[in-house]
Amino acid sequence: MSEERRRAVLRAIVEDYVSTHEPVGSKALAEARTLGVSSATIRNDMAILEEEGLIAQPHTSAGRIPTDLGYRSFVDQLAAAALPDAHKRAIGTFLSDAVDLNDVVERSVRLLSQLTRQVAVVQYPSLRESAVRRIELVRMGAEHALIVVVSADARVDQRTISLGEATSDEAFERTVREVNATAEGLTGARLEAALTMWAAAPDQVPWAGAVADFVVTAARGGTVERVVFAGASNLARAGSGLEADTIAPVLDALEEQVVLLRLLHEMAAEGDDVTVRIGAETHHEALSRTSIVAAAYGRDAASLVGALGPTRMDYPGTMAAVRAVARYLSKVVEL
Amino acid sequence: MSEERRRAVLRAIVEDYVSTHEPVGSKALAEARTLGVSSATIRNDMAILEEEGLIAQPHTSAGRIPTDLGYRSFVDQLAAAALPDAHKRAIGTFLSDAVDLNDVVERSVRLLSQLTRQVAVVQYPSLRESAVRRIELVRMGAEHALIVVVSADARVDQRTISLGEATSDEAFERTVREVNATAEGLTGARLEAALTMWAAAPDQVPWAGAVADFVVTAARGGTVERVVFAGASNLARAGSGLEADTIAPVLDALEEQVVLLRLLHEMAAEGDDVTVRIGAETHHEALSRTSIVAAAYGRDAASLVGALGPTRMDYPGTMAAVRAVARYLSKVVEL
DNA sequence: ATTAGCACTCGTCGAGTTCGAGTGCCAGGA
DNA sequence: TCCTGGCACTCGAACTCGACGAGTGCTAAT
Repeated sequence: MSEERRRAVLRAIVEDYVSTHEPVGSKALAEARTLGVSSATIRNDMAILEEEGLIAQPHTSAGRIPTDLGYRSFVDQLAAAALPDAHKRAIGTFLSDAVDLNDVVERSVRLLSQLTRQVAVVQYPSLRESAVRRIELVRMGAEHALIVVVSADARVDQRTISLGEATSDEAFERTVREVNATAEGLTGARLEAALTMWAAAPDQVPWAGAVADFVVTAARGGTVERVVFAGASNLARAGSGLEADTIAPVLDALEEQVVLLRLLHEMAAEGDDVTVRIGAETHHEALSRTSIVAAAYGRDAASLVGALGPTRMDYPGTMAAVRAVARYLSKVVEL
Repeated sequence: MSEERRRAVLRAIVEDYVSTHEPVGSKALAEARTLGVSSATIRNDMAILEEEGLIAQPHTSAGRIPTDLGYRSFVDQLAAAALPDAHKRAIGTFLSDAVDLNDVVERSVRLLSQLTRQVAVVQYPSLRESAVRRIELVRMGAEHALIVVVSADARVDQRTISLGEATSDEAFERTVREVNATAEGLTGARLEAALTMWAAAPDQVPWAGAVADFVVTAARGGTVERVVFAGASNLARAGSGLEADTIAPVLDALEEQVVLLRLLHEMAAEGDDVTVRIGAETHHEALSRTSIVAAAYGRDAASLVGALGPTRMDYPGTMAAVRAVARYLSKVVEL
């Protein structure tokens, strides 16, 4: 009883099923001649694999398909696959003319969705503390102002604040000068202390506190986490293997951000090169028919790129593409 | 032969079909008692409507469904419907705590997709020329820099430029001071002239031209046009009436931006309060099974909000929601 | 101009049937 | 002990068939 061969049978089943999308029977496998044993032997192995919960049959007289556990076992045994040269070149060229951070993320997610033919997701790089370089305030109407914070690490955060009451132009200009003088070049606790003191000064404008707050959070690493995705059509494309009513919840989850972010965080915590969640392992009803392949990138590997598709997907290829894009992204983001 | 009644028949067919998603027959219509005539009469009217190309039957022994032309005729006769109070309140509250332009757009598109249960699209407000308020340059690594332009109308544009060759810190700082002194407060042709002269000065850094170019385009009204969408899952949800293989191309079109932008521009040109494109009227294969309802908003009504769904959609309701959101958006954006 | 009536069409639904892929198990062979 | 060929069996897919009925167009009567 060759444990070895049984793994091979599982691998063959997964590969066959992924490419044909049809339950695979013992006969077909035997005729493929890659295993060198008869269909009867394969049947015996299949029976054991089924007992182990790695494969299942949709109905009695059909072939077998891998279960989530089967995919898991398959993936765990996988050696890192090489990325086709054409894809390597594509990655190399795609970002040569990216124009800012948005652009990099946008291009990455598009590229990855094309390489994998899945839905690609890219989490915006979560940035570290950084010194304040310049604060700009722009009046909008009588009661609002836009505050723009440019950080030393080339990030730009902005938000509107309400002025509360009329502020004279002179007071406004003075505030801008003062807050810049106070905050420029500072980081973290020292920045916070300086700004708090400044905002508490006796003859200060009433909205100084709001300004100080925002500057501090901006310097602390930006506002909110975001995930962008592309290639949603790959979910719906013929042969994705997802039924129409399965894909609506997936789209919802993608748009909802929260769900996806939590999942990505969990995956980041595992710390492997490339992590894979298969079907129910996502712990989300909506995603229970899909798998997600993700890799960390950036400073401290704090952000994630990933590809999401039906559990029946080309794991080796997807993993290679995700890994490669993550590497290139790291290069770009870290400079 | 009452032309009047025939219109009523068409209206009844559209309304019935929209709510039931099933071909509607003469008998059902007669029994609804809103027309006050017998099924035979309705049959005669139907025959004429069919000749006119407004309705069709999927197969001989089935009821009728409206054609694109039928919907068009229906929509053209439509009086502006009122928006449910609950929806009005939703719109009123949703934007009270929007935090910047991104946030406004994001919230709008989410809201509209919920109100209409369709895919909502919002084009970023295309902004007008505006004076330069402040230019910030931030070094990134040895060879790149980020340039940030804050405009007087509270817009922030940014992009990385390549420095080409090593630039000393002093030269860098000097450049920042100079370009700010040159550009601040200027607009349009004068801005361009001043910057061109500045960039052409004898001992200028080699990348001054790139900076000047970007500042000019930023002041001219921003960089690229963008459309965001939300509610893609509504396309896939059961009962959307779109087959699985119809929705993939639609998703592609949504992500591709270009197609959508061109369509929205065309619609903006028509200048009505709310414009509707039905099925093939979109002139795009991918969208030939969908309709789009759009309204302009913002200064000069230069940008568009819209909702996109199956041709068989609730036109009156969708039009009311789109109109309302466009109005509120105008208020917010114009302040 | 409208209506009631009637003959006709044709798609849907369920039952019954065949077909074959795929299985499990057993007995014989290396 | 492990593999293989063979065989009986299961069960879903695909097809046929007929009844049913929703819906139509036409005609004659009002």
